[in-house]
Amino acid sequence: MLWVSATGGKCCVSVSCFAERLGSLVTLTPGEHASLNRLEERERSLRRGGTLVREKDHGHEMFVLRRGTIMSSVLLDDGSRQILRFMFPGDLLAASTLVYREATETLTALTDCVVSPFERPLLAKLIEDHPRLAAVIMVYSQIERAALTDRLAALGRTSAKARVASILIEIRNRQRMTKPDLGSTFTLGLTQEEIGDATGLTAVHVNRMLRQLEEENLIAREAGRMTFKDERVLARAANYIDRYVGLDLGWLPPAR
Amino acid sequence: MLWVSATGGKCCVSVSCFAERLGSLVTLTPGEHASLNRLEERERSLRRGGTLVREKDHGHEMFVLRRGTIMSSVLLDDGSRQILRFMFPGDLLAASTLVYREATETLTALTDCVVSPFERPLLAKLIEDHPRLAAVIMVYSQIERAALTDRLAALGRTSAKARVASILIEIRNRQRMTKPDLGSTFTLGLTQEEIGDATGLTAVHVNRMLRQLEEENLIAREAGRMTFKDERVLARAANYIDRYVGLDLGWLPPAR
DNA sequence: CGCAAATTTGAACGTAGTCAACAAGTGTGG
DNA sequence: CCACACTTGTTGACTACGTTCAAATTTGCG
Repeated sequence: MLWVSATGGKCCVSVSCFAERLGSLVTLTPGEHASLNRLEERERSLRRGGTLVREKDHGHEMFVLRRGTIMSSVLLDDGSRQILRFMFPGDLLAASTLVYREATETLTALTDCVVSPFERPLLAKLIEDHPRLAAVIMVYSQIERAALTDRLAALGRTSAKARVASILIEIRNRQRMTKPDLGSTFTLGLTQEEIGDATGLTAVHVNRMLRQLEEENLIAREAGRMTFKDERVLARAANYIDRYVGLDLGWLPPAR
Repeated sequence: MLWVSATGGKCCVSVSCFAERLGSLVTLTPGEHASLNRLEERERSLRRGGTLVREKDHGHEMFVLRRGTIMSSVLLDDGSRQILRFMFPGDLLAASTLVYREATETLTALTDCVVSPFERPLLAKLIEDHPRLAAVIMVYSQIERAALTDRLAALGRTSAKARVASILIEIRNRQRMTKPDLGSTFTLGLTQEEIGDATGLTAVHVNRMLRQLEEENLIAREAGRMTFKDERVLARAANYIDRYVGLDLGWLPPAR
C-alpha cells in the first residue's frame, strides 16, 4: 500500500500525513494505518491568504494539514489580532470544533495548502477502535499544550527581542520536521506584521528587534531569506525549548 | 457505592472527583464509574504553599485534585515566574508527566489541598477500556487549551487593567463550579504578586490596577474578600469568555 | 512599468517597570 | 500578651521599553 501520487511530493502525498506524524512516535499496525487513511480520503486546496475556518463559524469539520503552513489566530474586539500557533504538515487542524459549536480560532493559509477535511464521528470511531492511537493523539495535544505555555511565558515575562528570536527558532525547527536537511538558512514566510501579532508587538518594533539581532550578528537577512549566524546564542536569548524531544511513551496501551 | 466519609465535605469526598467532573458532560455507566474510582484510591494532603511537583522533577505520577486550589507555574532563567493556570477540584494535574520525562511545570498549593496520585498505566487502561471516557478527557483538554489561548491573547494584546480583571473573573467562575451558590463576593486567595505573575505584570502595577478598578466602582475589596459591583462592565473590560459553555458533544463514541 | 503591500526610520508619547519607603497585617516565640 | 520578624499591600518619583504617528523607501507582483 505504498504508491507515489501524481503530485510527486516527498511528504504527505502518497500516504496519510497524520499517520506519518503519529508513526514517528510509535510503529503503526496495518489496522491503525487503515483507520488513519480514512481521515485523509478527501482533499481540499487552499490559496495563500485563504481562510479555512473563521472564528464563530459553525462548521463541524476537522482537518489534517497535508502541505503548506497555516496560522491560527483570534481577533479581539478592539480589532487587534493575536496569532496563537503555526501549523505544519501532519498537524491536526480545528481540533476545537471537536468540542465547541462555534469555532474558537481563525485558520489562515500562510502558503498554498492542501488539507484533508473529515467529520467528527470518524475520529470517534478511531478512538473506539484504536485506543493506542487515542493515546498518541493525547500525547500530541500535550506537546502542543507545552508549546502554548512556553509562548504564554514568553509573552508574560520576556523582552521583545527574546520573543522575536523565539518565533524565528520555532518556525525553523518546525520547518525542519518535514525538511530534515534544512540548515540555518530558511524562508520565514511571515511579514513583520505577522511576527508582531504572534509576539504581541507592533510591526514597527519587530522591525527594530530584527535589526538589532542583525547588528548583534545573530541573524542575517536577504531577499526574504533568514540565516542564523549564531544559533547557540540566539536560542539562549530566546529561552527556547523544543517540546518535541524528551518524550516518554512507555505507558501507552497496546496496539489493536 | 455512595457513602459519606468522615471529613464530610460536599464535593469530592464520597465519590471520585474526576468522575463528578466528567459526569457533568455525560451520564456515566457503572463500568465507567468503577474505572474512574480506581484513579482516586489513594490520597495525599498538601499544606498551603507546599509543592506537589517541581519543574524538571522525574516523577511519573499524575493527580486528581480533590480539594483546594493549585497553581501551575514555570520559572524563567532570569528568575521571573509565569503562572500558567489555576486548578480546582476535579481537575487533572500533571498531565504533562504523561508525556515528558521531566515535569514541565511546577505545581504549588494555594490552599490546603487533597490530591489523589495515580500512575500512568492506570490511565492507559482507562483509555483502552472506555473509549468514551478517553474522548471526554480529550474534550476537557481542548477546553483547557481554549482557556490557555485566551490567556495568550490577553497577555499579547490587552491592557494591564483588562488582564487583571480577567483573572478576577476567571477565579470567581471556577470557584463557582464547585460552589454553585457563590455570588459576586468571594475570597480571591491570591497575593498581588501572584496576580502579577499570572498576568505578566509587576505586583506594584497590579496594585494600581486594582485601585483603578475600585475607583471606577467595578470592584470592592475588604479584608481579603472581593466583590464585583458591576459584573457586566467588568467582564466586557476583561474580554472574558467562559470556555465551559457552548460545548457540542453529539459525536462522542458510545459508552462501554 | 505602476501599484499595493511591506519595510525602514525618526520623533514624541505613554504604559508599565523600577526603586524606595512606609503601613498594615500575620504569625511566632519570649 | 506583647515584641519582633516577615510577608503583603500602598504610594510616589523616576525610568525605560515599546507604541504611535508619519513619511520615505523598498519589494513583490500583475
